[in-house]
Amino acid sequence: MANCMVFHTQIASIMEVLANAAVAEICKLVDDDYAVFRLEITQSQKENRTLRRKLQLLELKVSRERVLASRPSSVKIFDRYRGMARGHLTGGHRSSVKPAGPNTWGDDQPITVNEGSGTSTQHVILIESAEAAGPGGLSLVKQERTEGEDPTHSRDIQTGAEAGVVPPVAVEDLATTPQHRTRPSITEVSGTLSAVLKSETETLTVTHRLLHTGSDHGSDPERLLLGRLGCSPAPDSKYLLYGKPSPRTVHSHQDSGGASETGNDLSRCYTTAMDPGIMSLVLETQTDLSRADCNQYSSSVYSEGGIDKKSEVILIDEVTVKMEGDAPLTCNADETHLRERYSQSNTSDFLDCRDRLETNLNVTTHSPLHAVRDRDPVSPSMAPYNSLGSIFFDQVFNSDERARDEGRGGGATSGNSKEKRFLCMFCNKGFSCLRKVEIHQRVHTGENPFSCTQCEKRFSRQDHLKRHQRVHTGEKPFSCPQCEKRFSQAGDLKRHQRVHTGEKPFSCTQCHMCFALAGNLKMHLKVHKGERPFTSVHCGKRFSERSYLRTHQQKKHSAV
DNA sequence: CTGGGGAGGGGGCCC
DNA sequence: GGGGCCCCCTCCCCA
Repeated sequence: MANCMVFHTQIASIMEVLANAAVAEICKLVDDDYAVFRLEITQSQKENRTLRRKLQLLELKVSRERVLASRPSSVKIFDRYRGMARGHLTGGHRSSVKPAGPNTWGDDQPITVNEGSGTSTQHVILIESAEAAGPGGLSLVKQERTEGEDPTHSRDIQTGAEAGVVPPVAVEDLATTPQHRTRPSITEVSGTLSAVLKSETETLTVTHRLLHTGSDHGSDPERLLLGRLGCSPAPDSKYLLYGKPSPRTVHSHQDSGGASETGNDLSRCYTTAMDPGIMSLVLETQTDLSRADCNQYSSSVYSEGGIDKKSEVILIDEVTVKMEGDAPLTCNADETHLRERYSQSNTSDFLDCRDRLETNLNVTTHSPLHAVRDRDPVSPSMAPYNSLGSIFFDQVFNSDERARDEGRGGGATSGNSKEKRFLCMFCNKGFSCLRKVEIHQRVHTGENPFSCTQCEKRFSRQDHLKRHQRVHTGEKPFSCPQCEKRFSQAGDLKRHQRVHTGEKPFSCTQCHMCFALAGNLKMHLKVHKGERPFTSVHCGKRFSERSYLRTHQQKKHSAV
């Protein structure tokens, strides 16, 4: 009996152990399966999100293509340019616009809009050309805010978050979150037209197409003409405005779905800031718009606070940031690139540009720097881009530039007969006519349509080519009456004649030495400054000029 | 270092 | 509107 009891106890123990083992195993299996299951669920959710996102994008693309097909001369919008300096704007308003060009999107350059005191209005427009961006390369971002609005609501126009796509196109205080940017983002600029285009106290300007670019390469006939709705273009304007000249105001919407929910999705514009390698997504959807309306609304909207100003026409094809109020700009973004690009001869120009942007208040500012960034400064292949230069009409002149021009005796700004109403969108410089702006903008675009048949050198201007060809022909039409020396350029002769006159207009402020040539004074100043950037690799001796170093090295060589 | 020339970029003006 | 020219400026190079 006792044995029986012991036996039963042992059996019970064994059973218990076995049961525990079985439970543990079952639990383990369940846990494993649960983990796997949970992983699968997570992956499925991710896939669902991805697919949903793709579906949305495809829908948008289809809609956009439908619109494009319905308007033969569709507005090509560019958002290739970022705003100046990533929001290095001071004063009441700060704005910077990120370029969304196919190759110009940086991974850390979002559309950013900043408004310091938030006094009145702010508009950020990104426009991208389908031609430049390729198929699907349309985008438009318009942001506008009126006083008192909550930036987090009125200005957050991104829909990417909802779609699980990306962080928002930055609308932020750059002073506090200067680096908050990047990530691909989809920004819906407008929901329905009715919702988007509301009448307000502000006027707005809508991009319109420029009919002709005049570029030699002619690869980009699309230009956008921004005209402020509600105001007719200047009577002598050479540009025609499409669309209805009715005052409107474009509002950005936070929820992209709102438009479709209303069933009145007349205009949906998306733009994306893409990480490198991510498929460009720049979608613009516009349906049920007449052609005029397409031109009107698909274009970016440019608004400004005053209705009663003159020169209501603004012509852009890139990005326009209209600054109102005191908003000095600093185009520090990609400054390095520009310096590199213009290091040969345009550095001063770049600096001028920068100065202008920094000091030019109450003037339409543009953001071309980024567009320049990714282009080859010398490659002729940049032609497709070249003609994208844009011209801004405005009555606002840059005071610095004007002073400079007046100092040079330039008459373009003197008097009222030749107002510089055509502003270069790259540097804001004003010109009296369109042609001059087009030529000038080659400075920024690098377009060199005139090539020498003998040496393949290229020039931005025909007269420069002609002048250059004297190198090959040996023509020196300018002869010195004193010494019969001949020169190919009149300026060279004039400069040479100082040899005879003894004129030395360039004097050193530190030692009162005088020089006939500015370059000589410049070199001389290095002596005072002790600048010796050129170092001999052989002996470590330093020189202020490269030529000195070269001479030194040649002497070393010959000595050896 | 200095003097000077070659060549190019850019703006303005005239025709 | 385009061509051409003048002018200024700058960089580079060489003697």
